[in-house]
Amino acid sequence: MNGLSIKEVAKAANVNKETIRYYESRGLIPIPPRTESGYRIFPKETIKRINFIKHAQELDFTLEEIKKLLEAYDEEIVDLREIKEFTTQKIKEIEFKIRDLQNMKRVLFNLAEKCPDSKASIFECPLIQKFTEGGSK
Amino acid sequence: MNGLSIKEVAKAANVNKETIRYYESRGLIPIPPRTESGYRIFPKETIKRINFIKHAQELDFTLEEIKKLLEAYDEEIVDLREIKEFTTQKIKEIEFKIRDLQNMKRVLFNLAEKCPDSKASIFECPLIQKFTEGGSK
DNA sequence: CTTGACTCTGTATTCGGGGACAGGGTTTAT
DNA sequence: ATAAACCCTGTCCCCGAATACAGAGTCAAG
Repeated sequence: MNGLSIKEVAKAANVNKETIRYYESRGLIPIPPRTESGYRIFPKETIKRINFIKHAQELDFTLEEIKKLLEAYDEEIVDLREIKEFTTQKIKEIEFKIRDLQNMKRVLFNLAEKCPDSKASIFECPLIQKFTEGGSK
Repeated sequence: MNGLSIKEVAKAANVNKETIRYYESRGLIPIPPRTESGYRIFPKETIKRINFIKHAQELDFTLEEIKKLLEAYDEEIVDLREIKEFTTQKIKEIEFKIRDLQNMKRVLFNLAEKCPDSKASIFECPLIQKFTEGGSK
């Protein structure tokens, strides 16, 4: 009644079994109890946890970073200054990335919009050149 | 006088030699001429080209995508509808990503700001829970 | 009691994007 | 003419994040 097989978790969280075992080995999900014969039995929270992981991954958190967040989440008492440090650092990275993406978007947008609509020289789009100026970052 | 060694290019573009050879093998930079003894001689445009690649990489373009952009850049006459398609598609991806990052930033910001400043239960930050709701994406 | 679906462990492979290094040839300075 | 500093090709190794597979054990149905 209580406890899910690895397959049920995999299906519910929309990942495959190997991924779950992999997360276990990386310490991202708690080590689940086993049946007598050695089958893993997962609490249903595991599904939420995997959702969390997948969500954070989409935002370019590495598994290592996600592990940290989850550790904070797990320990009910935690030094929040540490996680605060971590998150504000991550926020900065995100802000950088957003700015870069907005730049890129502008460049692409101009490339798409300003250029003549059919066959023409790409050099009529002076914007592509902006890209080639200066060193990266 | 005209033409740079691989090391000069590497230094100027701030990558290392292997990377340049790798880009050549992937078709990202034109195949350079060689000296009689087989040493590559690069035109100085190669530096700009590598800058372009690095810049685009920071924005999560894959080398394959960058190759496409560069091909458009190389062929002076190109069907711009195709590249327009490509860029508008990419713009959409970027917009998605920006939205996701802004969400993430908000979540992290709240986590960092609203939580008590030192030791406390992380569950006093209800925001971390928002994270675990629903499916990914 | 056998078959099929499921699970286990462990190892290997993939993919992107390079880095490291071996074993050799070349160019430049001394 | 020899050492240092280059360059070449080729192959293997690294990381992150899985995925695949081999070989074995287990469980439920007929």
